[in-house]
Amino acid sequence: MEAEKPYKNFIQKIIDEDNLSGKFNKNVHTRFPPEPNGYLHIGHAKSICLNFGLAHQYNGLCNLRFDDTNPIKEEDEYVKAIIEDVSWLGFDWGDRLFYASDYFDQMYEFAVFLIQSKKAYVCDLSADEVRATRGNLKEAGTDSPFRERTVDESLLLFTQMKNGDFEDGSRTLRAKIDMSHPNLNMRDPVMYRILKANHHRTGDKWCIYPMYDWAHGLEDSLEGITHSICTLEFEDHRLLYDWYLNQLDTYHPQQIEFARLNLNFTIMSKRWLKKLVDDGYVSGWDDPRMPTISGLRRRGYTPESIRNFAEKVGVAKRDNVVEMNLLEHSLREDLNKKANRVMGVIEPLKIVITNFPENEIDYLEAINNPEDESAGKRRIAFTKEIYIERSDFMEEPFRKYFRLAPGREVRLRYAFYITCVDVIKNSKGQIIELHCTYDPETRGGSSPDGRKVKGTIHWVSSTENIEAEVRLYDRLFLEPNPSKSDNINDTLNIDSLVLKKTCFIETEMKKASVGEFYQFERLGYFSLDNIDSSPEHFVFNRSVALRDSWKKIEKGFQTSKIGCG
RNA sequence: UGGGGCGUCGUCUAACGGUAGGACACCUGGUUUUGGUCCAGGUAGUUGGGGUUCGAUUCCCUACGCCCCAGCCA
Repeated sequence: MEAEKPYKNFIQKIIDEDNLSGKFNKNVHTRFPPEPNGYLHIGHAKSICLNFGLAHQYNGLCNLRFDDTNPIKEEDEYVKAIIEDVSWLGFDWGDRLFYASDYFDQMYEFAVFLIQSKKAYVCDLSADEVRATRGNLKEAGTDSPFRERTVDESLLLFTQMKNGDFEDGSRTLRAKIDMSHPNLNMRDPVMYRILKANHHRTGDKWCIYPMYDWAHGLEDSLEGITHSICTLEFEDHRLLYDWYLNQLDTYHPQQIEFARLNLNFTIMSKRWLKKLVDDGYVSGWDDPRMPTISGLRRRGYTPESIRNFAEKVGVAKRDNVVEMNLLEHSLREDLNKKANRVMGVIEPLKIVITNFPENEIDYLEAINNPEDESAGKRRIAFTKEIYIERSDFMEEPFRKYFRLAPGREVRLRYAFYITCVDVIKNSKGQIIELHCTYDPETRGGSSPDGRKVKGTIHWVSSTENIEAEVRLYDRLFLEPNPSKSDNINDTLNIDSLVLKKTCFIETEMKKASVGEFYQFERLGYFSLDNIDSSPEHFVFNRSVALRDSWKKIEKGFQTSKIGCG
C-alpha cells in the first residue's frame, strides 16, 4: 500500500520478538474494536491503520469487532457508519465482522465458572456503596459484606439477575480479587451489571450486560487475537485483562498499549464531538469541519491521504499533539498528483476588456494537470467580460504585490496579458469593475517580444461559466488545545465556515461529480459536497488551501490594507 | 502524595553503548504561465544532577516535569 518506513515502531519490534520466540506460532491476528456509540474520527483512523496495517505487514488477519456491551449508549446508526468508514479507508475484514454480543452466552458460562471457582460473587451493594467501599488512591477499600456468600447462593442470584428478577443497579457480579490492591481496577471489579435495556442486536434477551474488562479479553481470546492493541489509558487494565484470562486458563492474547492521536485546534473526544452535533454547532457528525472520518470524507480528504498521515505520525507511547499542518500536507501531497486543475473565481470582480470584440468567444487551451501529462488538455472560453478575484487587484499595491493595479499589466492564465486602464467605482467609492485592454499578440500567455509580466492570475468568462456555491473552512477551535481550556465553548471558532454564495467556475466543471477532486488554480483543492450539492446547484467544499507564501509576505505589509479581499 | 506510564529540534518520530537522523513547520536560493509543484541548501533537539564506561539519547542512581486510574462507561 504505502511506502514502508525504514524503521520499526515498538509494536513491530514486539511482534518480531514474538515471532522469534514462537510465542504465537508466528501468527499475527489483530482487531479493531470500536464501540458503536459515535462516529469514528481521525484518531480511530490511526488505530485502524495500525491494526489492519500490522496484519497486512505480517501476513496476518485483522477483525472488525463491535464492542457493544453497553446498550444504553449504542445504536445501529453508528454500526453502519463505522462499517462504511473503515471500508472507505480501504480495509477489508473479510468474513470476520464480529460483535461482542455474539459472545454473551459464552461470557455468561465463563462467569458461572468463575463463581464456581470462588473467584466471583454476587454483590448486593448499590453503586454508591461500592464507591464508598472501594477506598481511594491512598486508602485500601473494604470487603463487601456479600463477598463470602456461598457459591450456590451466588449462582442462584446470578441466574435471577439474568432472568430479570431484580431492578437495574440493585446487584452486580463482582470478581473476588483484592480490595486493598494498589491498582484500583483489581478491587473486586464489577463483571456484570443489571440493565434492562434494549440492545441493538440482542433486543430484550439480556437483563445483564458484561463490563468492558470482563468482556474484552474474552472477545480477544475467543477470536484468537494475538496482539490486542489499545490506547494508553488501558495500561492499568492489563493486569485485570490478564487476571481474568488466567483464572479461566484459556487462550491468552497480549495486550499492547500505544498513545492515541491528538490533533491541535480540534478535539478527539466522542463525548465532545457528540455535543457539537447535538448543540448544533456543526451540521452533523459529517460536517466538513469535524475530525470524523465522515467529515473528512465530505471535506474532500482521500483515503490515501489519511493512511499516509497515519504512517507519518508514527506509533509510540508518548503523549502527543500532532500539528494540523501534517494532515493538510498529506492531503495536498496526494491531490497534487491526482487533481485536475480548473479555474474558479470565489470573490468576483468584473473586468471589461475594452478592445476585445463584442459577442466573440476565443477558445483557449489549458493543461489539466501539470503533474500528470495523461490528464490531457481542455478548452476555456475567453470573452469581452470576465471575472477575476477581487484580491487580485489593488488600487494602491504593496511593494511586492505583483498582480493587477492601475496601469499595470498581468497575465491571465492560459489567455492574454491585460493592462488595467480604468477603475470604475460606485457612489460609495467601492470598486465595481475594471476596464482593461488586452494584447492580442499574447494569446496563450506569452508575448512575441519576450517581455515579462510578474503576475499570473486566474479568471472566468462572465458569460461562459457555471455558477456555484463555495464553502471555505477553517479550524473549529481557536485554541491549539481546546480540550485543555476551561470552557471549550469559548474557544469555538465562529468563523470556521465561510460561505461564498456566488462563484463562477469554468464550464468544464459541468461534468463534475461527487467523489472527484479538483484544484481551483491558486485557491486550493475542492470537491463537491456529498450532501448539499446537486446538478442544479453545485456546492463545492474547499478541502484544503494551497500553500501560500504570499500570505506571509502580505502580513508584513498589513499596516496599509486597501481594497484587498 | 498509592498504582501504572512517559520525557529527543517548534511538532511528530528514529538512533546493537560508537558521527543524534527523517518528516512536517520555519528560513535562504533556483526553476516556474498557479506567490502551487519541483530542486538545492539552512536554522533547530537528547528535562536537570550524579555514576559506570575509552565513549551514554541508550545502562544505573537521583531530582524534576507531564499523562492515566477512585463508572454498575469503553
